[in-house]
Amino acid sequence: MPVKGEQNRVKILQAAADLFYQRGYNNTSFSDVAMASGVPKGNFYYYFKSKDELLGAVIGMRKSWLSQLISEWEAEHTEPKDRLRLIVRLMQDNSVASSRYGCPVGSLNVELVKNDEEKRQLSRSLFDLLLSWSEKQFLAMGKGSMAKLLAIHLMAMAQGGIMISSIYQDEQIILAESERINLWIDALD
Amino acid sequence: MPVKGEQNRVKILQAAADLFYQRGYNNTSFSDVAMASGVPKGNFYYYFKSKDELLGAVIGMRKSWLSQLISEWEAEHTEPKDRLRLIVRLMQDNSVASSRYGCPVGSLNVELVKNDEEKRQLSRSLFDLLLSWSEKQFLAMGKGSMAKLLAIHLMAMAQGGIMISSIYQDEQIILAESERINLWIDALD
DNA sequence: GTCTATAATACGATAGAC
DNA sequence: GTCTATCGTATTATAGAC
Repeated sequence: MPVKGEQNRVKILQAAADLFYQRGYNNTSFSDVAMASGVPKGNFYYYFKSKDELLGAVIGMRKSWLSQLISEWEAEHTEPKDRLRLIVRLMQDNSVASSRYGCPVGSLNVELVKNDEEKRQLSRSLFDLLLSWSEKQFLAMGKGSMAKLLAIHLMAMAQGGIMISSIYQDEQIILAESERINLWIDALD
Repeated sequence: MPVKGEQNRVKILQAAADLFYQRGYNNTSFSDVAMASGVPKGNFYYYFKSKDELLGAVIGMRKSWLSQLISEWEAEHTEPKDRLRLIVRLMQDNSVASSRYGCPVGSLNVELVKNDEEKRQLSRSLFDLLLSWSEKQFLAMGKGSMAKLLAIHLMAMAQGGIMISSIYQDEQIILAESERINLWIDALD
C-alpha cells in the first residue's frame, strides 16, 4: 500500500500551493518546492510529470477546498443575501495574507492570464466557482438576466479591494472595502 | 553622437514594455526582448545593466507617459467629477487590450507584489500616480478625510472590473463595469 | 517508492573583437 | 557603439541505483 507515497504527494502539493501563492507560479522553481516540502527534487517527478501538472494538481486541490467551503455555506444560510455576505466574510477572514500576497484565486488568475490557454482555463475554472455561486444567489433573489452582471460586479469589488490592499500592504483597505460591499448587499432590492 | 544608441535603447524599451505586459515580467526572458526588439541580446547590456534595471526603465517610461496624460487631463477639465470620469474613459479606451492582458499598471503590480521590496515599490509608484490624482479630485470636492477612501474605492472598482474582464477575456465586462463607475461618480455628493 | 546523480536546456550576464 | 561568442548558473526533467 502506497502510504508514504501519498504523504509525499500531499507535502509537495501543499508546499507548491503556498509558494505559487506567495511568489507566483513563474517565479517558483521546482527546487524551491522540493526544499520547502522536504521531498528530494528528483523524487517528485514520480508524483508529477511536469511543473504544469503540479500546477493542475494545486488548482485541483484549491477547487475541492472551495467547493467544500461553498457546501458548508449552503448549509449555513439559505437566504441569498446572507450567502453573499459569506463571500465578504471569506475576504475578511483572509485579510492578513491577502493584504500581503493578494487573493489566492484572483492573483493566480491575473498571472496565468498572461500564459497559455490551458493555464488560463485551469485558473479560470477555480475563479468560476465563486462567480457562478454568486450568480445563483442573485438568481434566487429574482434578478433574472441581471444576475450575472451583479455577480461580476460583486467579484470586481472584492477582487479590486484585495488588489489595492496588497499593493499598499495595508490590511485596513480590505476591511474598509468589504464593509462597503456589505452595504451594497444591504441596499439590494 | 550616439544616434543609433538612442534608437536601440528605445526599441529595447518598447519591446520590453509590450512583453512584460503581455507575458508578465518573470515569464519574459532577455532573449525574448532581444528578438522582439531586433537588437542582439549581448548588445543590450550596454544599455541596461540587468533585467531589474530594464524593468525600472520600463516603469519609468510608463510613469512619464501617465504623468503626461494626467497633465493633459488637468488642462481638459477643471471639475473634479469630470476629471474622475477621465479615468473611466481611459479604462474604456483600453478595453480591447485590457480584456486580454489586464491593466498594464494593475497586473504589473499584482505580479511584483510577490517579488522583492524594490520591485514592489517601483510598481507601486506607478499605481500611485492614479490613486493620488484621484484623491486630489475628491479633496477638491470637499470630501476631506474621506477622500483617500473614496479614491481607493474608485481604483478598486476599476481594477476589479478590468481583472474579471481579463479572466473571462470579455471586453463587455470592462464596458459594463465602467458604466457602473460613472453612475457611482454621478451619485456622489 | 525513494533517492542521487546528472542530462539537456534556458537563463541572466560577460568578454572581447570590430 | 555594435555584435558574436560564450561563460556560469539555475532551470526543468530523466536515468538508474537501491
